[in-house]
This record gives sequence, structure tokens and C-alpha cells, in this order.
Amino acid sequence: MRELTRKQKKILDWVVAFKARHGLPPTVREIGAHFGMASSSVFDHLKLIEKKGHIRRGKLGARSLEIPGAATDGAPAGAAAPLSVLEAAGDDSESLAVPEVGRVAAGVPLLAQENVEGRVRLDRSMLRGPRGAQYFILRVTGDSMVEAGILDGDRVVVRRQDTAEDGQIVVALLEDEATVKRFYRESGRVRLEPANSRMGPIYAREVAVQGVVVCSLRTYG
Amino acid sequence: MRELTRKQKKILDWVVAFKARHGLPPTVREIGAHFGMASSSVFDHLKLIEKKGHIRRGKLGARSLEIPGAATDGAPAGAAAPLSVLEAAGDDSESLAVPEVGRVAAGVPLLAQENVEGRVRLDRSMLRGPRGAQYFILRVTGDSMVEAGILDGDRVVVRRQDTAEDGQIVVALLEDEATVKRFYRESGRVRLEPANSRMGPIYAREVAVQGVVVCSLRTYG
DNA sequence: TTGACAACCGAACGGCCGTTAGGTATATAG
DNA sequence: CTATATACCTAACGGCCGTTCGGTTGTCAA
Repeated sequence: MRELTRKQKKILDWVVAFKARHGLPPTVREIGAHFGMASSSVFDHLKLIEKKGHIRRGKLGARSLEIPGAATDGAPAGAAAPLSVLEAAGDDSESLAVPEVGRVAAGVPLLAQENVEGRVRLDRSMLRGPRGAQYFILRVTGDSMVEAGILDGDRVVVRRQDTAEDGQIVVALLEDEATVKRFYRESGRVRLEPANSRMGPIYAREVAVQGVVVCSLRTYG
Repeated sequence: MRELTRKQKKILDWVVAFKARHGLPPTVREIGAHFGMASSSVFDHLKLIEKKGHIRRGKLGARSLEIPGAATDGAPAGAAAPLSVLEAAGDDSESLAVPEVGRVAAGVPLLAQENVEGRVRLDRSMLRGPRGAQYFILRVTGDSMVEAGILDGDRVVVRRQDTAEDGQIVVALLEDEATVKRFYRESGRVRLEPANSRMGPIYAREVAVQGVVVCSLRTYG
């Protein structure tokens, strides 16, 4: 990752700020308007910033700027739907009513209101993480994590975040499904490692991390 | 906030899912492509969904869909209730403060006051069993139950009882130690079966069952 | 002096953008 | 029967979108 010039850095900073304010990356011309440049000049900069690895230009057309390392998800302040569900959780000093969102299948949004199947009040001592953190519970389907002691039907408590560190167990969106895998960052891609010797790792240039598993639980009988 | 029709909800769900996957809301035509509709039909839906207050259409042009989370706070069961005497005693209608007794060793009475290392408040939904049942938490040592997804260091929630049914996972006193094993009654004896193919079963003419495992939990990080 | 790099410009391309207008068909309520 | 609402359609508008092309100016190192 080469270094950016001063100008490039100013542009990148502004783009990040814009995204924070609006929840969306700016268009090329919006950047140009702010810096008093032609769209083609901005485009030159973006190409260079991309070549140096600080942004990616997606295949989605309009506004598909991505800033790796920053939130994939909208504004910190005004943010998106998931928050409402999470914030509705009863919160006191000792415990937290964590929403359970069921087995998440194709295309169904993780935290839409109508997916909340119930809430489980969990002790703070089981939830590593800062005070404001947000959590949800997911029922795991499949055997891909058996060797990590997560069986088919187990529930995992997930702390909402869109980054992860190497080796952490994450919930990530792959195409249309939420999967639970171990997360490893490699050069230029990400490896999602199942804990099952009969399954191979999944590689992707980017994944939408939804959160990291902080706790797993299972009931018997 | 009026209710959405089924179709409208499906669209909203997909939009939220799209945003989670790509970090950006979809365009009108992207929605249309997924549902096989013309862009104008999608637009109709969006207008209605907006009128019902579930989304906002920003002034930014392309992709400026916003999903305000706020409003719907239909805070379900578990919202802030005043601390009652019952709760102080560790028992209310929804949860129970379950004592943790650590790695239980020789001959020491399981639930003596001085063994209690702490309490974890657990949701009733995780505790199968009648209202008056007693529970405790045990930290499991060793690998004897790995194939049942109980790893070294995991905690199990145990319902106090001194009988068990075939196949249940029990806490039993063997000589001077508490072990966690699967319980089977055979003619004239009892078999305690580990969930680890490298270990053999234990046979005993009688065992002191302390309780059955109703829940297991593990924290990460 | 040559050449690479940064930092711009204007003009244009084809296409996708949100949006409007005007229509059809179906269902449900008064 | 009428009215209202949902759920779509085709066709088009004006404009913004990312992107390309060919150019200019300056700076710094070889």
C-alpha cells in the first residue's frame, strides 16, 4: 500500500467524511464540486488512490466507492435499520435483552424487524465488549463449525461490527446467505475457514462482515 | 406508521439486505431487476413505503434511499422494569440468577455457599424445566465431551436432580470428582459414556447423579 | 534534455438515474 | 355500482453517472 500525496489524502478524507455524513459515498462530480475540479480530474485521482489500494471502485455503477477498513454500513449517527432492532433491546446495568433473528436464509435481511423471533436476556458478563455495543443472536445451521464446538442448531451471540481480526469467528454475508466462519485476512483477499476438516476454506475479495461471535449457547432436552 | 403490504415488506427487506451486502442501497432499477418489475412499478412501491414512513428518499439523487430505524420502538418483553424483591432474591418471571460453582472437586457439597464464585442471570427460555427447579453452573474441564460440542473450559447449566433418563448428559460424582457424561442405565449397572472416541465408557453399579445438563455456553475473545 | 509523475482542463460517449404521465387489471369496502 | 387501493405496465423526459480521450502545465530526478 503506497503512500498518498497530500491532495489524494485530502480527497480520500473528504470522501470518508461525506460517507459518514450521508451514509453514501459521493459521486465523482460531487467530489469535483467540493474541490472545484472537473469530473475527469477527480477520476484521475480516484484511479490513483485505487491503484495505491486505499479505495475500491465497485461494479455497481453510481456511488460504488468502497473504503476498505471503514464501515461498509451507513452513518454512525443516523444509521440503518438494524440499529432500531438492536436499540429496542432493554438495557440495564447487568443484562441486555438480545434479539434473536432465527436461521437467516437467502436474501432475508439479518436484522429486519419482522425477523426478530424473540429476545433472550443475557448477562453482561457473557458479553465481552464496550458498553454501547450491539448484539444479536443467530441460530446456526449446518456442520461447518463442529470442530470449534458449534453444532447444527446452536445459537451464537454476535456483537455487531463490520470488521474483524484474524482468527475471530465472524458472521459474514456470502452472496445471499449468512455464514459463520473463522476470519483471516490475506493479501488482497479474505479467507473464511470452516472448522470442519471435510470442508475447504472460502476465499473472497471482500466480505460483508456483520459481527463477531462472542458467545455460543445450546440447550438440551 | 401504517403497516406495509406483503409485497412492500418483501421489497423493503430486500433493500435492507442489499444494503447490508453492498454497503449501498440499490437503485430503483436494481430492485426492479430482482423482482422482475418495471422501474416505475418499483417507484410506486417506494412512494408508498415512504408515505408509510418506513424509508426516506434523500435529496442526493442516485441511491439516496435511507432506512430510518427510529420510530418503531415496539419494545417487546423485557423492557426496563423496576427492581423487585423477587429479582433481588434472584428469581423473577423471566430470568434467574444461577450460581456458578466452578470446577467442583472432591467431596465438597456442590451447592454450599462458599463455593459460589458468582452468579449469571439466565433467561427462563434457556432453562427447560418446572418453575421450582434449581440450577447451577459448572465449568467443564477436559475433552471428554468434545464430540457433543462441549469443549474444555465451556460452562454448562445444570438442573439439580438425582435421576436421569437414558442419553441425557449428566453431572455425576465419580469417586471424588464431578464428571460430565452421557447417562445410560443398563441391567444392574450404569454406563457413563464420554463423547470422545478416544475414551471408553465408565461403568458403575451406582452413581450419584447431581443433575442434568440443560444448556451449555461458551464465550470467545 | 528527456522522461516520468502529479494535477489539472474541456468535450464528449453511452448508459443508468429518478421521475412523470397515462394506462390496465384485480380486489375489497360502502 | 362506485370508490379506493394495490400492483403492475409502456414510453419517455432530462439529467447525472462513470468513463474515455487528448491536451496543458508544472516539478523533480537522471
